[in-house]
Amino acid sequence: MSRMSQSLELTERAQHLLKVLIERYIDEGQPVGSRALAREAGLNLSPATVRNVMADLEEMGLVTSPHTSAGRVPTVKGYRLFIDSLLTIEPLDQDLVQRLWEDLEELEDPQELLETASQLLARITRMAGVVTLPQRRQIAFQHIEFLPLSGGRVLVILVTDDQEVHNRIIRPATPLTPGQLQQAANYLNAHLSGRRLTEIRAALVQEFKDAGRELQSLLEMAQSLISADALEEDCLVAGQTNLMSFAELSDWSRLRELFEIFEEKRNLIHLLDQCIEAEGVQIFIGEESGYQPLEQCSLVTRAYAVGDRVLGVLGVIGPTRMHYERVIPLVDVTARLLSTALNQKIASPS
Amino acid sequence: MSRMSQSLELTERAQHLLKVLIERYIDEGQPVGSRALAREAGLNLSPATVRNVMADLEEMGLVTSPHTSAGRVPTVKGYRLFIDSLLTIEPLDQDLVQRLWEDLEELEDPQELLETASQLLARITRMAGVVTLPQRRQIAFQHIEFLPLSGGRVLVILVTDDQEVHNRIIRPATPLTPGQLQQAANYLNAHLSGRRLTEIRAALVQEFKDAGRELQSLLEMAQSLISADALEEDCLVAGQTNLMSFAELSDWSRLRELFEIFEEKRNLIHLLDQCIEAEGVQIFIGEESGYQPLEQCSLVTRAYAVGDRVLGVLGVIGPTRMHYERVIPLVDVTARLLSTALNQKIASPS
DNA sequence: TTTTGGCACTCGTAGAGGAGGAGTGCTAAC
DNA sequence: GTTAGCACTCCTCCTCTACGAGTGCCAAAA
Repeated sequence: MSRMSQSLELTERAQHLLKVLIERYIDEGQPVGSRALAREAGLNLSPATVRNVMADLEEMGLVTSPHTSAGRVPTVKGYRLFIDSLLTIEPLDQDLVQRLWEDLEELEDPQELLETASQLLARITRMAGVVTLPQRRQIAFQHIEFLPLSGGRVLVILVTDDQEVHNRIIRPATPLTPGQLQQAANYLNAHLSGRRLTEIRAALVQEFKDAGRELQSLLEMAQSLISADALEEDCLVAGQTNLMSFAELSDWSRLRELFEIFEEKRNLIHLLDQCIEAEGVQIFIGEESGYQPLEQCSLVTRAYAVGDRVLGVLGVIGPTRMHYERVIPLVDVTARLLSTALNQKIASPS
Repeated sequence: MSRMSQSLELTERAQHLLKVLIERYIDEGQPVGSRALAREAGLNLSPATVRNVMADLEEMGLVTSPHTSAGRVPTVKGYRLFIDSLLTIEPLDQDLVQRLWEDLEELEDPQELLETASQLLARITRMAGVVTLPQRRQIAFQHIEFLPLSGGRVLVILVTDDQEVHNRIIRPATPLTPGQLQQAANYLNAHLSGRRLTEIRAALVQEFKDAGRELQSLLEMAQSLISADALEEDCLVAGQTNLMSFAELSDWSRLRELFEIFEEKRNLIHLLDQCIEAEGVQIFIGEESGYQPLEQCSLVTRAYAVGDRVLGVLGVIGPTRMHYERVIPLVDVTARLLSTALNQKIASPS
């Protein structure tokens, strides 16, 4: 009985049929029936045989049928198996890689680099591209500047070693003269350069003990740094409208929920942060992400880095029914190219 | 004959009926029939009489019927008349104004101020809120800083008098020492402070003639400023997902087009720029905006300013069928509050 | 033991037909 | 100028049916 195979391993044939079924479903977006699958599989099997295999696959939870008389549709578990062991990755077109590189290389500004990366991902995949901004905790202090404003307020400009400029307006409890500000900036620049923002908070507490009468102003500086550090993480999303083309997302309320996570980015950022530690390409299929609005979507991500410091992740969000064999290498390469580009731009500041 | 009134002016009664019709349509979203209108109008008229008036209104192009046996729906021309002379503006709840002010007042950073303004508009109206960033040409130079990077590149930090920080990485043709950079920055800060960015480009050309040997480095500085100036305008959009709730936008492809103008902001910015010169609240109804994706939408805007300098506009985008009597005063007040808040924060820098 | 053809059955989709209702325009009376 | 009455239009909703795709199961073939 073919039922024997259900318990542990899939036969080679069952695997092949699953693969063909999923490929076909990804292409067509409609449940695959036994007749079509038999024809497509190239194994000279009759639909009846295929039906038996499909029943097995269903019992193993790899496919389901939306209703009695429809074909089969892959489940999350089915996609998982497909991606982990059945997928034949399509090597990326070298022309495309070249073009990607040219688009990224010419940009000097890291911010623009990230924006462009997300846009490229969106444009090429015709889905949504996401890039998280570099995590603050990975980033080191490079330079600080205090600019006096009216009303005793001070504009704090903080340059970090990823060449990003952060700014914040603070209102010190006691007014400070331009001279004092300059002095404080000099001091901080001399002592903190190259240290990570997370270390600095601790370091500043240490300084207080030795600083004596300048404690007052230094306190303000510390505050400003901490608040600059406290800037919550952010991410860039491009091409979200592309997702409106997909029939499986055409459920009105579902789509709305999906778009809301792009607008209220907190959840999205939290999800992407989980991907930052994975090596290589990380994939969340449907409910695996744990977010209900992403039930019908998959997320393909990869971290980007400068040197050995992982800064953030980039990726693609689209329907579970996406062409993984093309998206995975694309995300992979884009993350590498972005890392390389950032390395070139940032590298060792003088 | 009631047909007499068609030629020139609307009778008082016809105006009143038009007003009630549009109010009812805005509330219900469905064509208004003669029976309902007769009941609602409070004029003790029979449906038949109302039908006669409606026929007149239709001939004047103020209403249409989607098909023979439906009620009437306002046209753009009808909305226009309604807004320009029939609308009774609802005074804004003072509590709400107070809360708006509290939300804005506490923010120090102009950027955050603008973001919050658009979010408030979106949240209160349950439509989309938009705010354009201050126009560069309105803005004056305040302070510049050059930070040497590796590879001869230089990070240019430009602080403008709206307390925004712009930064850009440039790569001078000939390498410059930190001393030279400092010198150049000092020079520019001394000479250009307070002048508008648009003037500066011309001023720099003038300086070249006198500068002599420092010409080389000054050239670079000029370039950087111009490119910082060339930063294209931008705008912030909040609550675009709110627009998915409206039945009249539920046409799949229409909604997609609409969302695309939020993503590819150029057209939207261009449209908003047109509103910047109008005094008071400006309204585009449906096709009046000239953008086909906004056919079913209205745009209610008002400029915001610091002192006598108009910096940008803020507004609300929603279905033509919106509660203008509430949206108009809200946009009006929000723009005023934003202006006041910006005035407080920016004012005269020391 | 595996594969296959046959067959009854299920279920979603698409289309036709019909009833009901909302609203209109017109006409004639008030 | 206003109103009641009436015939007419057209949209919406419902039901019913036919159809087709696909299934599961069984018994026969390989």
